[in-house]
Amino acid sequence: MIMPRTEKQYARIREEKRALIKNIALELFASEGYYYTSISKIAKKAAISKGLVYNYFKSKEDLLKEIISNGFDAFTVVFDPNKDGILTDDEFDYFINEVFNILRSNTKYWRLFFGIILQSIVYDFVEEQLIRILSPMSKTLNNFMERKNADDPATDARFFMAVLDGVAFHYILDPDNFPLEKIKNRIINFFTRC
Amino acid sequence: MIMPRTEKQYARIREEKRALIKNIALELFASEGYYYTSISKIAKKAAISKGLVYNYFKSKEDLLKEIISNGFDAFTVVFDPNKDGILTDDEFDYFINEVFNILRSNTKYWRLFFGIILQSIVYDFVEEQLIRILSPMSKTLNNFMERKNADDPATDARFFMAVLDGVAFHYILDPDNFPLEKIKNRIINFFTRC
Amino acid sequence: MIMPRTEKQYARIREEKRALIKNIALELFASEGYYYTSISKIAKKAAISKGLVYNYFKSKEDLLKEIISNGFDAFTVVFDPNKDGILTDDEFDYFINEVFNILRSNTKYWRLFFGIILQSIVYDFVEEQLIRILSPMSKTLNNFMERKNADDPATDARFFMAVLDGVAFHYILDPDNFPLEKIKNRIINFFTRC
Amino acid sequence: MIMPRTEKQYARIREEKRALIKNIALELFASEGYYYTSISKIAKKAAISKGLVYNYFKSKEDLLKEIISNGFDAFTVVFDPNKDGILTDDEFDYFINEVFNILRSNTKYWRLFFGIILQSIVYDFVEEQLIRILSPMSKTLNNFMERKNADDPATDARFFMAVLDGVAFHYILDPDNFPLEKIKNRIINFFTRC
DNA sequence: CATGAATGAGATTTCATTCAT
DNA sequence: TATGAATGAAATCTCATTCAT
Repeated sequence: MIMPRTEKQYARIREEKRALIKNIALELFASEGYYYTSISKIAKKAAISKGLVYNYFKSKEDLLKEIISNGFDAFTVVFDPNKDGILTDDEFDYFINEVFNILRSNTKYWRLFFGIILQSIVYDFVEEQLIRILSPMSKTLNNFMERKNADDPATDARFFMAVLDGVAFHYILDPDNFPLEKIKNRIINFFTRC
Repeated sequence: MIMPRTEKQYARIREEKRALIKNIALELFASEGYYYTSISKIAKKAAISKGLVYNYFKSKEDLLKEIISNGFDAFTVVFDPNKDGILTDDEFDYFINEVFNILRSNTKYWRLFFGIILQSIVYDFVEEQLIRILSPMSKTLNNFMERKNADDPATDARFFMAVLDGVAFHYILDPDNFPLEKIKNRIINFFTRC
Repeated sequence: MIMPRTEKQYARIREEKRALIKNIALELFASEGYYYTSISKIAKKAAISKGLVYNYFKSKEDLLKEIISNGFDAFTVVFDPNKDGILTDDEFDYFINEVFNILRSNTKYWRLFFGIILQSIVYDFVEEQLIRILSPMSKTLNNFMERKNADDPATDARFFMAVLDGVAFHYILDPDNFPLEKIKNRIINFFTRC
Repeated sequence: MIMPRTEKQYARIREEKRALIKNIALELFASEGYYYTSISKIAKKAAISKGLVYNYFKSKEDLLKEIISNGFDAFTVVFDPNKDGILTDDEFDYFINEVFNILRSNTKYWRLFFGIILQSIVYDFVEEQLIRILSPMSKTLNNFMERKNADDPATDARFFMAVLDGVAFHYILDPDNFPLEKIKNRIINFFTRC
């Protein structure tokens, strides 16, 4: 008895191929740089034809966009995980720890990621992503600082984000020597004291 | 009988043209990205021929390297200005203030500078520069933290650099809204307390 | 549903295009010189795009190398055809006759071939080929001369090769007036006389 | 008392500069190839400016032509030195010896020389030179063979030239291993025996 | 859905030659 | 006569993308 599953199966195959291409592209973009990674190289490593890549992604830039978008998402899931807009001390700790776990998991990728979002050539697209991510994050952080009775919660929130980025930046540039644990503690102490 | 230009005249022409090319290249590298800025584009904007660029710089990469190297130098000048390896509290204040003065003086430039050094293909070269600049800076900062009786001066020094970069980064991305003065105070208080 | 070409079809296309490009390149290299023949010119004459040439040959130099290598091969086929390392008198005669048959069959080609291999920049590569071709040939010729009881077989072998090349060279430069048969006889008499 | 020699002195200086440039160009053309030797490189090695080269030679090609023309002359001086149209046995010996002395004196140059004259792009120019050199040489050689009571002097003359070129060719391709003396003897024996 | 030959636009780079000084 | 900055044309090569099959 043959079940009419072909439709669904095709869809699954499609999704798997897309994921395959994205993973390989990510790896190559990260290790060799976006510009120096040709579609040819991606196709060869994925053991498919060049043409097929275009069957799944409109263009090379399109492929990049999807990868970056996925990258941003990695952070949203670990910030205020229950999405109630309120950051507990535990959630604050969890977020900081997870941020660095994420960075550690693929340093090269995040280095690329940071580099790309600063190139204003892709800025129009990146800007949407930044606003999408940062504006709720900012609101929640303000609220967190208020609850800490900070004199100037808005400045503290802003300062926190800057510190986090700076530390993240230094960490991905030199992951082996960076005293990550000690610095994580300093951040947590500084921003959650009283 | 018409005499050729003197050596001095030639030297001046060379220096001026080099500067012109570097300035325009920086602007374009920063706004459009290194790879997407062609030598053609640089030449056109500088109103010279493509070929002339190669009279002054061995290659496109060479041009980039010199630009980056110059950028790094700007900071060394204001750090421990008497170069005695000892950072007084005043010098520490001065450094922090000057860093942001430098950044404010040409926000666009520094946005581009950061963007460029993050493009990973450049990384090998950037690493050399980082070591060149950061290792004496780091030593002096360690010494500064020790004199502050810090529990863990090395970590504090590192943390300081990360914080400074993060704040600088956020500042140049949004100089108009960033509460710079307040945050400068937070940094100074945090690292010079006791 | 349209199927992609089979592997065999692709292989045939590749082989035909490669041959086309090689033939046209040879003609141009020979008549205008290697350096003065641009890939553009080759592509135009072959009625294909510049880019396609690079689909088939890694570089201009690569194209040249393959052409030269093929030329050398033509001679190995007729030398000691059974490849037993022993040259009988008949095989010796056969070789000399075939060399000139090959040359006569496409005088223009061989004139060009000689022209190319003498261009000095090509020399390093030609040297490899010469060693590849000449060293077994030389061994077999030495052996041949020894069996002729020559006083100095190595020198005779070398002399023979030089004479053959000189005659071949003069022949292809002026095939219509060159007294080929008479000179072939002189060579055979000189080198196979007891 | 100042003598009015300036005119003549200038002429001498001019001639010396021309010779300097030609010698350096020859050296570079021979060692690096005509195409890969830039006017810049020649000027630098001659310690003069690029512009000055054009003061002495109309173009790079012009410089080459003069060098090549000088090359042809090298052979005419050693062939039938008294220019009486009659080649004695001693003159025949002398010619063969001198040819190889000349070749040995600058192997690279002669390799270049052979390579260049075979490129049809310079052929028009070279052809004149060849006719100028070869046609009296050929006549004199025929006469020489006749006096040797050769059965077919014309063929012998032609064969001789071919052999000489073949040996010269092999010699310049591998000057270090080529058994030149032995082969010179073989040529002399073969062509001057009774 | 899959292939890879083919295109074409553009990138970097080199260099003979000119020209103001 | 002498300089070297400047030009401009052309060369090699790369690659995202298309398309016939």
